[in-house]
Amino acid sequence: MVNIMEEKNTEQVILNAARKVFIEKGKDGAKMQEIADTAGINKSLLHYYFRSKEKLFLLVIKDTLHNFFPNLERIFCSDRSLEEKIRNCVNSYITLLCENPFIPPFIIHELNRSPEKIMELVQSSGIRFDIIGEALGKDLKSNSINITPYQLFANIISLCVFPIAIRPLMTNIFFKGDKNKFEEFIEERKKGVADFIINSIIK
Amino acid sequence: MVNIMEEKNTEQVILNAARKVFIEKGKDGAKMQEIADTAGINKSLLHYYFRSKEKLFLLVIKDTLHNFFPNLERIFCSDRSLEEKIRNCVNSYITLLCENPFIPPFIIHELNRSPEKIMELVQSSGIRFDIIGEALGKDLKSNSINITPYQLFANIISLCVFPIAIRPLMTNIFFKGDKNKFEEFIEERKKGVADFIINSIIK
DNA sequence: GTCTATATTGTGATAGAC
DNA sequence: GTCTATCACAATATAGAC
Repeated sequence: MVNIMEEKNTEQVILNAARKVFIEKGKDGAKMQEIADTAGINKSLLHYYFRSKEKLFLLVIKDTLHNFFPNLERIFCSDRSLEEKIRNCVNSYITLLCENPFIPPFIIHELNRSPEKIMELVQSSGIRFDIIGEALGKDLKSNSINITPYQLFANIISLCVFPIAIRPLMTNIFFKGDKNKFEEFIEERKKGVADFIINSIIK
Repeated sequence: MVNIMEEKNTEQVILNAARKVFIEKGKDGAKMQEIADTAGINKSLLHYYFRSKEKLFLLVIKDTLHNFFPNLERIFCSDRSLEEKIRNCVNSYITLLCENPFIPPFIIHELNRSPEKIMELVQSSGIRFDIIGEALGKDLKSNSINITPYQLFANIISLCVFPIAIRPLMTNIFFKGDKNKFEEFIEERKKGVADFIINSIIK
């Protein structure tokens, strides 16, 4: 009598609750009790389904990493112009981050807390950063732009991610806590950051 | 018989140990036992001197925030040219961060974990971000540069801080774990980021 | 001031009834 | 599969000897 389309299956409910709690509080700050409460079930069911906190955390962060380094490779290895690639990347990345503003601080924290473990998971996600670097390098050469692909890539990602990572600070010091103003500010950046980068490298 | 120049006074030894452990592991990940071990003293001495983990943490993060938003106000409110201000800021900020690479992820994490608490401490540190914004705004107007001071300030800080905040990721994906290569990369940025910004806003 | 011992509560995990 | 009850141990904090 199991419905394959069943959306409320316990396993998925737990995973969603775990994702929410882990991402907001970090691995150390997250408590199994709170995950159970969020999922609306009993604490021991967590262990029934996922055995341990560690295993549950691994599933959550693996899934997060897979969704977080999205189509970067696809974008930068396409046959569009460098300017189009940059505009496309900035716009889609900032949009993705707006919908998941807790993910950058979460990844940054866990990455620095357990670099080896996280980097292993990043590797296993199959993203080929070296290929992105190569593609960018060709674009820069053929446009006679004098910056290394690493520096440019770091700049693009920094400009997209960092303001979201320090969202509470920006919201407070720039906009006195007005969240709408902050959202406008980020909305502006979807075009503004791309302009900023293009202006800099294309004289 | 108390020597006022005494450097090994227990209170300071504990604070240094606490700073190290809190910054590396975060508030939730830090354990009083580890702080005691790092300080080379007994666990109960922590409570004798600082009463609770919470109080110890507050001292550490307050001190960190005070050192971390350094001379930003001084730099941007000086009477130098906009270009000089930017070069000065980028260079001194990246240098400071290189010496304390764990601080950005630490602040980012705690800021998102307890935004109200951290923002209260930021306020109490007396940094006047609005004054920086005003000064930047004047510079931009008098140079006819078409970007808001908020966007520019966000860009400057993002480019300086973010690569340090994801240091393990950058070290691995760009330089296959070679830390010296990463340090060269950051060293390059002290000039490169300033060039990148200047190029973008000064046609 | 510094230590040992201990209290107290929190937290991950298991056993067993239903 | 889901629950209640419980264990085992970790972690913050205190009491009291020296």
